[in-house]
Amino acid sequence: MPANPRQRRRDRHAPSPSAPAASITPRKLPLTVERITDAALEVVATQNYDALTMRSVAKLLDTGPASLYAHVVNKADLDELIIGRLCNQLVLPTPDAARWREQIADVCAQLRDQYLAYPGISRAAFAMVATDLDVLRVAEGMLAILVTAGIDPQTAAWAIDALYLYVGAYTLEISLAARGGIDSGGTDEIDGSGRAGDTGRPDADGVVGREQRDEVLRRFSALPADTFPNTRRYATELTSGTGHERFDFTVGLMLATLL
Amino acid sequence: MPANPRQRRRDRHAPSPSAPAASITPRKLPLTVERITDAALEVVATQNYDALTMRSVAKLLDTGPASLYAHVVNKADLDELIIGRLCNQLVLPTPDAARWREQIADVCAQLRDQYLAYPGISRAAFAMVATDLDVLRVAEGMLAILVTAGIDPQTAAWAIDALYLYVGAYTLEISLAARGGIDSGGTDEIDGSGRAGDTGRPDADGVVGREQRDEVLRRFSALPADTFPNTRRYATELTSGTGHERFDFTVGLMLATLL
DNA sequence: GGTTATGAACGAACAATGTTCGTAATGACG
DNA sequence: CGTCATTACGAACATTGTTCGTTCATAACC
Repeated sequence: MPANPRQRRRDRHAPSPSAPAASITPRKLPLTVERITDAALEVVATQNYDALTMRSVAKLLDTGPASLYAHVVNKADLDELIIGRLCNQLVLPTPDAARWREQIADVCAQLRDQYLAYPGISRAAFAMVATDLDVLRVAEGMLAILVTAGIDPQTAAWAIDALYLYVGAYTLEISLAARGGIDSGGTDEIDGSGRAGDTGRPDADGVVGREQRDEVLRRFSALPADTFPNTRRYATELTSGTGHERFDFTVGLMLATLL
Repeated sequence: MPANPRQRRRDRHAPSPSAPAASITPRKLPLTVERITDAALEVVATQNYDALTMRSVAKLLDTGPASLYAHVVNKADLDELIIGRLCNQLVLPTPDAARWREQIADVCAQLRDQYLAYPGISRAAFAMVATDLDVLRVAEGMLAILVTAGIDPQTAAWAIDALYLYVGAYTLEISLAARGGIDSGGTDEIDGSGRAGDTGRPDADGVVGREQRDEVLRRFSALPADTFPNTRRYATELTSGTGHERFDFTVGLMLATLL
């Protein structure tokens, strides 16, 4: 009996001291927060974050949008729930002062892969306050790794913030580039969407489609040489970064001088 | 006569070689892309990005939303226009190999301040592809600074990407924290929005309201000590970072090992 | 100068979104 | 068995982006 949804949301940010465990589970298939969260994640996973509407999750649960509001405060609350679920699945290593770099990098990579598995979901991560318990749990884990490594707490706190922001921004950019893509230049409206198998989402490595990269590279090379000399010359470098090289580079950059 | 809006948008990403200068200016006050962009920026500046709707800018121009579509492809196009205008106002220094760090940091700070002057506008920056000419211009400027400093082009390209992403994420977080804020805990719905002068936007230094920081700090200190030991202990460090200390820290982190 | 054609302005409307309201069903409890 | 609180749900409302058809002004042309 989830009581008031608002109360439930508050508890997710600052737990109420008296939290009795869930009682017996009912027999049928009643609407519950877990089922709603699962359905929402399924919508995002099979389509993308833009397709996550109250109606889409309601339809997946064979009901109407109004039924959700008995368990969920609003759409923002649903966003928090799915982000919390995502963060909850991250495995946090027990701090090892000797391997703190790879431990932090690993947590970041986990978060990145979770975000990429649900295209565009980082938008929800940006929109929510950082006091959700599940999000705080991973921050706690990273903080533990850094402070046991002997890093100044202030530095550690700011570094965690920076890393968290970067992971969100990186995955968001990849998801957006994978979907919308380029303006399909050339003549108007001739959208010869021929190639099958191009699902419009990043593959496992977060690589944006090869043809998209080539398209950007072509545009860079076509820029006027007087105002964009470096962009022209280093178009290859600017458009490179397949796989997660760019990601690893930046995380390494941030961890390089932390000690 | 702006021809086709779609053509105009394409030109902003890859200029058409034949671009005749604007002819005589009409006498009255015809709707034009500049006026629409100005109105859009005014809406965002006086309210926030959420208030930027086709109808709001149309109302500011004393017309209806349909009239805008003769000059603007769609809302995404309008987003591109305002981001382009913002980037266009940045002043790019002539590269000085001896002062490359402060030059890069300065450009980032300029971008940050522009974003913060228009709360939430970084959402639009994230949603657009990075081939807009005005955006490319600042990337070109930063690339020039880094390569003249003798930094490997590949490293420079990735660093610029990381910096750009971080600035957007940082400003977006600040704008969101300044607006929505916390769930106004305690009892339901008693929103005693008493304090006047709290406009709900970050002040000049991007400081999120002091009472908000205290609120977060209070929550951190109230966390269970067994599962959140570090968050509790270092709550002060986690919530610190007034002004732009956090921002300067992260940018410095990224620039530290670039050479 | 009169006619015509081209593009902009605009009102109305449509589809989709988040959300709320009133009501019916459903199950717990005395 | 009756009462009542909670959940489920259909219908509706307000707000978004966007399009359609029409009107209108201005420029081009003979």
